[in-house]
Amino acid sequence: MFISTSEHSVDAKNRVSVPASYREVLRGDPHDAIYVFPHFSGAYLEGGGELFMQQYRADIARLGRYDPLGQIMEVAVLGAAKRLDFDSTGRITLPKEFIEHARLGKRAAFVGCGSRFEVWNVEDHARRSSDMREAAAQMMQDPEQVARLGGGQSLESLIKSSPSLADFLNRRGS
Amino acid sequence: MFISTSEHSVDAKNRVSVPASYREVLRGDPHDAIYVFPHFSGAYLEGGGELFMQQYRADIARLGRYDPLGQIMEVAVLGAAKRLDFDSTGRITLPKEFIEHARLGKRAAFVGCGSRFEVWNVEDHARRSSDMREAAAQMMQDPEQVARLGGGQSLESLIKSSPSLADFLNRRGS
DNA sequence: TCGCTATATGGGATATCATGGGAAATTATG
DNA sequence: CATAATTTCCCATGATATCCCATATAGCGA
Repeated sequence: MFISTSEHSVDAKNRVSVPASYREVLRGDPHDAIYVFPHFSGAYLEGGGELFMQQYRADIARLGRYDPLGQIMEVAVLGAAKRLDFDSTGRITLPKEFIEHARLGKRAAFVGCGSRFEVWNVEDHARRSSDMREAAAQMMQDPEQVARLGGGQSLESLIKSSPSLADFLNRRGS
Repeated sequence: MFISTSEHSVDAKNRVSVPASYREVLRGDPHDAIYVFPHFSGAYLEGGGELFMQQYRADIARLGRYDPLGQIMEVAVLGAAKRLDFDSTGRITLPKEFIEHARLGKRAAFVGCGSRFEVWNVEDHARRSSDMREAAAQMMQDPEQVARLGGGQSLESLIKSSPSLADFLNRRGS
């Protein structure tokens, strides 16, 4: 699971270190790489490992070749995504288009979102982060939203429906 | 289950011992670590083990990728959380941002909250603790609140509805 | 009362991570 | 095919985090 936020330098060669904790999540993937694409709904990049990309591929494939939504997502996600290989010290090189899309400067913020992560311009992220944290505190005042969130019951429902999942989560920690 | 409160030193390297009774709860987790994040609604840290974090992940994942509440919680919880590994004597190292957020000084208070725990500046905690005890006494005067609490019936309902889940929670001590 | 064991805490040595720069290999271009 | 541009690989370095050992303290049992 990708968690935590950290800032990293983008050097003159457009290289940036991927947080070591993210690389640990990716151990076992067939390629020593991440998949990244400029997100269609904002000035940031979305990325993840093999599983992340396969989830998109499967969602799109399930729609079928002639589904308009599928065609849109093919272009917006699969067409926009690149596999970025790690160098020996755990860095990737960001394509110029990605840097421009996310308005990245000398530093970039990696934000863990569970099954995937986002890459932001640090100022944009700081702004968004404080907005989101304030919104989260607000949400906790609203019983309807609290109920929607589930209060930790979601996992228990999963375990109830599939007891073996509990062992899996325990072992994998992912 | 995380219970009881104890104070521990934060040393020059920002290390702090996690109460032994908490570590015992975490035995069996895939990593010898806790997950902690600066809470969005106050100057304290919230933490727990693998199950604690998976509950957040599952709650957020259930809302789906495009739910605004889910996005808020991704940033406020998953993006803010870090896995803090124990050293051989059961200490963790607190990141500087965490110390600043919770205004921790030379000592920190660990407060058990069942499935999770909180870390507080000792003065803030003392104040809050007496407020909460007073509030609890008040609540018991209100029949509506007393009814909501359930009077100990909740566990019996849980066991009746799903013996295997009850067994899982029992083994995990959470 | 005297150790024994758990736990808690401090400090120095070591390993890992992030990052910069140069050399070699690859690709694009005329 | 030759040259320039770019990318990939490799090594160096400083900062930080991790490991390991030493000591202190408290509870427990003989």
